[in-house]
Amino acid sequence: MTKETTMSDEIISAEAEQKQLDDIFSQRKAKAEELRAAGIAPYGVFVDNIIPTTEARAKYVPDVENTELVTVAGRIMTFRVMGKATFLHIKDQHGSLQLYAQRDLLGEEEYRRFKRLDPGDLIAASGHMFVTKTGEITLKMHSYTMLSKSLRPLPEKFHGLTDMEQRYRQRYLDLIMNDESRSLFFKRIQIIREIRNFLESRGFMEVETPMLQYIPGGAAATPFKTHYNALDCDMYMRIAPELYLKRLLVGGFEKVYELNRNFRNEGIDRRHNPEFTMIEIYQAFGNCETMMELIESMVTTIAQKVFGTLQIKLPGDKVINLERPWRRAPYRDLVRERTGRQDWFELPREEKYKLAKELGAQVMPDWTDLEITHEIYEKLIEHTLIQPTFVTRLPAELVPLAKKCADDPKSVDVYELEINGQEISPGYSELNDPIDQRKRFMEQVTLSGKDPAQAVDEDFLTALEYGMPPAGGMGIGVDRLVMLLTGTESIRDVVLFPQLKPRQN
RNA sequence: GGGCUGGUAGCUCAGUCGGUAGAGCAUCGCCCUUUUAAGGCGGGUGUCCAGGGUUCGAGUCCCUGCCAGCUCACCA
Repeated sequence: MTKETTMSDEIISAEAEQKQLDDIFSQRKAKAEELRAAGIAPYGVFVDNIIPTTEARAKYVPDVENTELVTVAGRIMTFRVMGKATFLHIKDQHGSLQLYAQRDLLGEEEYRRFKRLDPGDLIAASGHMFVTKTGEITLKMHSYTMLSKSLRPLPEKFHGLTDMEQRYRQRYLDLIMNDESRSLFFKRIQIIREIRNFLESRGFMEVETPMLQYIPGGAAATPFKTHYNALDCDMYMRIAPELYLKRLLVGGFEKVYELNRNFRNEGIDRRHNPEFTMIEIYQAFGNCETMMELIESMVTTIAQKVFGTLQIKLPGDKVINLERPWRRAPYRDLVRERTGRQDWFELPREEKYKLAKELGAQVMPDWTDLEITHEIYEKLIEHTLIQPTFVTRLPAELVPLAKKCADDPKSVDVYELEINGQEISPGYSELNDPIDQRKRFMEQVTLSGKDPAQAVDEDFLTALEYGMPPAGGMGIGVDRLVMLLTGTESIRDVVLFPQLKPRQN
């Protein structure tokens, strides 16, 4: 408090005094000062031997007098003063527990102070366990310790916090008030842990590669641009780790993955957050087939360990069955099936255009064969692939960085894993021909009109020229995998702090 | 970027035909020693998202903007 008080301030404050006293924030600050005045620290006291509320509850032994001293700590969620006794619930990370305070146990002065606590305050309490008339296991308090005075009122106890914007902007409030939200994030954490456990058990090594890159490669997305002062040059947040992970394959690392953030300077919506968690996995001497086996095994293992089932219930009574083996369907077969024409790929462009329109695809007159076909795939087929499906053997033009199928140069040896009508993961037999790779980079440069020095990662090409082993590679959008496994409809609900526009005051 | 919906007390919400803003929870005072959305009595609480306009008068009607949610488009 460095602000000087002037005469006019005092006159104003005299008027504002009553209002100030009524203000919850001011009232609680005053309560914190009361505690200080009584020699009690309102913040930051260490308490030993705290156990989770769940363990405390388990300590209760029926039909005997429970004498063991138990200490718990948490945030006061409800507070019911009934004269000389008070019931309250506290919540910790593990759950909540009812506490019971009596004047006769705490002592008159201490109990009077206790009644001045508020919902939102953090306390530790020691006592023994008992069960109330209504059958709730409760801690009868012998003593308590103030841990943190809350100066702001919590959201309403019954309805909680429902305003989506506030839940995202003040996630801590969402986590305090909404158990479903909290357990969803615990699920996310478990899923990520099981991904790591699984890959560890398969002999993969987790690596970290640059997030700040001079040439943002490995995907065709708009990057975030930044500036490195020490070197006075522009840099970019990575859009993918792919090109660095492949350098590691050249370097002799055979099974590597990176599970971390990518940044893409694109729109925000229900499925997109500008920073998102991606896993990329590469296995030397593997191929697309290796990757299909890997992801199938990985996702089913995770589902089993985290959810204990392979049947995922989604909103709208949909059930995804993850039991193996998952369906494999060549792209061309799906198109032939949907169009009802075995000779679809032999038809002239005009015929395709006409048929596509009849089927309800919004195709443009100037589109190529490939564009028409792919529109049918994306708009008429993809969303129908509810159960896990590997779509294989895509047209080569669609996937420039994959190997061609040995038996068909028009197709590439890749999969796209579709679950619930959405692409969950692409996997490739990775291109390791440095001459071909250079050619494809140059084609991209021509298409985008960028400066080759800014768009072609020469160092990566140099690495390939030393020889990269043939490899299988795959990526998974981790946020979307979590959404799928938890039946969540918005990426913002599985990201702790989703990006929102800054509030302007 | 387009369309739709919303923004009122700390939170959840109501607000009629345009007449100067309400409830519950929270909070403050009093009562209450097994309550649990505790209960009873009493009190205080507002930048009605922002800025314009219409009007004697706007939370309400009109315009513009901001923020959010949904949706469409875009997006390797």
